[in-house]
Amino acid sequence: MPRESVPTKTRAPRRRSATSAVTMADVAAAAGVSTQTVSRALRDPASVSGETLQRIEEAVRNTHYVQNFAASHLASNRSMTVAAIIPAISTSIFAETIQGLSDVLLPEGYQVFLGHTDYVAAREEALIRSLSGRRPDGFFIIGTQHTRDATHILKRAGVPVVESWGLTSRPIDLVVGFSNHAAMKTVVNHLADRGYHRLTFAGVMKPGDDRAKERRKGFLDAHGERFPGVEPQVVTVASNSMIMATGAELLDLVRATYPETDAIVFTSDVLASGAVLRCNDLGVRVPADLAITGFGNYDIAGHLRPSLTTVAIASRRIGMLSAELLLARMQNKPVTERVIDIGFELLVRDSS
Amino acid sequence: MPRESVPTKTRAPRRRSATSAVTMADVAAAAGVSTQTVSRALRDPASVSGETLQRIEEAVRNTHYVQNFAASHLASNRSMTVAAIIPAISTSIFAETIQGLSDVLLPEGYQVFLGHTDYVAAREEALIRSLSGRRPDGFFIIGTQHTRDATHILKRAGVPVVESWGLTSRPIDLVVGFSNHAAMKTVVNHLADRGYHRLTFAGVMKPGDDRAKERRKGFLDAHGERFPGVEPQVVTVASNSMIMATGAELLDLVRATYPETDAIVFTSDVLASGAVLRCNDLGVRVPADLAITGFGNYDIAGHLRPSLTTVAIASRRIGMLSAELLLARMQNKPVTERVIDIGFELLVRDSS
DNA sequence: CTGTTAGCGCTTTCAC
DNA sequence: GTGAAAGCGCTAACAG
Repeated sequence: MPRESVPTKTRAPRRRSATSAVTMADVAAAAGVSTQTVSRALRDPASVSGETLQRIEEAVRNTHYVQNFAASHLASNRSMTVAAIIPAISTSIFAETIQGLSDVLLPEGYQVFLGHTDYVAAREEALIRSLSGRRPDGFFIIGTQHTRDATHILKRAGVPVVESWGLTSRPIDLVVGFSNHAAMKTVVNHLADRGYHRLTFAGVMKPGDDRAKERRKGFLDAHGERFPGVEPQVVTVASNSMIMATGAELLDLVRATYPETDAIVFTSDVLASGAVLRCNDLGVRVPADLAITGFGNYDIAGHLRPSLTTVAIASRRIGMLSAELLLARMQNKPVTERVIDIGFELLVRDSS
Repeated sequence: MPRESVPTKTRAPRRRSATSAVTMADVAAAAGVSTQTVSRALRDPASVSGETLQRIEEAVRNTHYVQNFAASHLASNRSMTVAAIIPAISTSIFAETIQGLSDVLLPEGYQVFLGHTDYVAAREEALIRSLSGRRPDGFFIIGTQHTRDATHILKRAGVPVVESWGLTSRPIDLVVGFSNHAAMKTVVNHLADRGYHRLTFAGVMKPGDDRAKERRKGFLDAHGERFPGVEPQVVTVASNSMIMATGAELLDLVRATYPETDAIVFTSDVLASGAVLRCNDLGVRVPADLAITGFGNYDIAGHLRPSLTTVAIASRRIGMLSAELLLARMQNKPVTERVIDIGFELLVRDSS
């Protein structure tokens, strides 16, 4: 038959192994309108007549339609996502920041990609690289120091970027943070004012933890100012976890290395709390024999006995402010302040 | 001119306000191959000849190409994402679970969408609904109780779903958890064995916190068994935060309401720690005057004095195991156990 | 091992 | 207020 001679090119249109899911076309068919109208009804209900809207809403319900954001993203070039990159999720003070960020972004329809770097710069770069592929509409990062490539990727992404939890002279875009350096100087000055004069800095120093480095530098600088000529004492460990047991270990280490120490400046309340509790066990009187300070004003700080002198950081607020900055940018609203210094507060309690 | 009479249909092909970003076609052109080959080189380098691969890699570098996952997702029907839904991010024990989940998923190329519900069922449903639009390849959820609609959406999504932190007789798909009910019974039995006989259950009970409810039920059931005829004592608050101050408040409340109490069973170590520290302030001897137990084995539990009797939960392991189950499913590997009971461990310490 | 073609599901553009 | 057509950037399907 002549039909047989039809060129092989004319074959049945391919069907991809589709989701078998309901698409906007199904809704459109059910409502008796075009997909375009469905799209409009979903994004801006007011742009569609009341009756049409109702039919569409009913069709959505009946078909159990769930919009496919990947297609939406591809067509509109807006992903409605924000990528958040933090050193560790289980560090509760960072978790608070993410909660703040999420609290502001979710109601606005933005979803959050979360990744953690374990304080490893190369992992941060890898994460930024792969998250870039998601084409987020904004980036939120804890930290202000990144590899060259990571910085380039962020700049090339063409979307707002918030760096946080620190300050930097060369921001990529936006910054919400405070000076870790100044915070530590404030601690040292407080201790010096109280008459302590053999200070030891103690903490966990991961290679990629720029905040810890800034704090150490703040300690050293303030120490040089207040105790000129006195060799500053620093005791750090690199591989230990941020847990109370590490604080207890560091206490022992400090007492063994620098027995003349009369005040220990810890980089975190977690460590300081572990140290205070160990002092209680050992019969070391805090602050009479030894003053102890922390950082972060964790929940425990005020409840410990003696209560812990520390530096309060508005960690949740960092997340919320960052989200607001990102939102403003993503919605093309004016952003006046590109760098927000949220500051810190020294809380003098009984441990010093 | 005749040209003017060309039908208006013949107009220049539309260009959309494209990303102005580098696409795979640019890389293909630079490498002198088709986009298909670039795609293959990216997803399975071994499927491309060595020389071609090198040229492509160079082209990627030169062009600063970043793959667009939204397009990839749309074309391949795989998003390479997992949606994680938790009650609160800043609850450190849940953060550990997410860290475990993320630790396993990120190296496999999956990215994590994180959302939190604040223990509100309606918010969970809304979150599940909107995250469904992202077409994640899997869902991870803390909790086993959801609204009808939420359950339907999850079932219709056609991807693996892990419910966690509890056990349920009607799982949606996969479960990684433990019996909160049994854990609490174990605590009560321990206290009863030690001779305590006026037990009070104390905690924060958010309406949407099914784990807390299960724990209360476990307390009541065990109490009924061990102290038949004795009215069980329960003191809860609904709107307070999970912070130590709430534990201190609850201690005061229990002592005012049920002064005869000789043991308090808290739903969380955070509360129990706040209570222990307040007891120390008040001169209430723990456990001589009053036994106190917690839940979760937070870092502080072993460092408190007296150290805290509690129930240890392998929270990070919940995340890791869940991720492994999801991965197996997403990669079409066999999954033998659909329900994993990771159990719990009663840690008897000095507070009881 | 590599290329061609069609299509994923949506939104933009343009027309009415 | 609504619709038709085209295209977002990629990969599955097929052919060679």
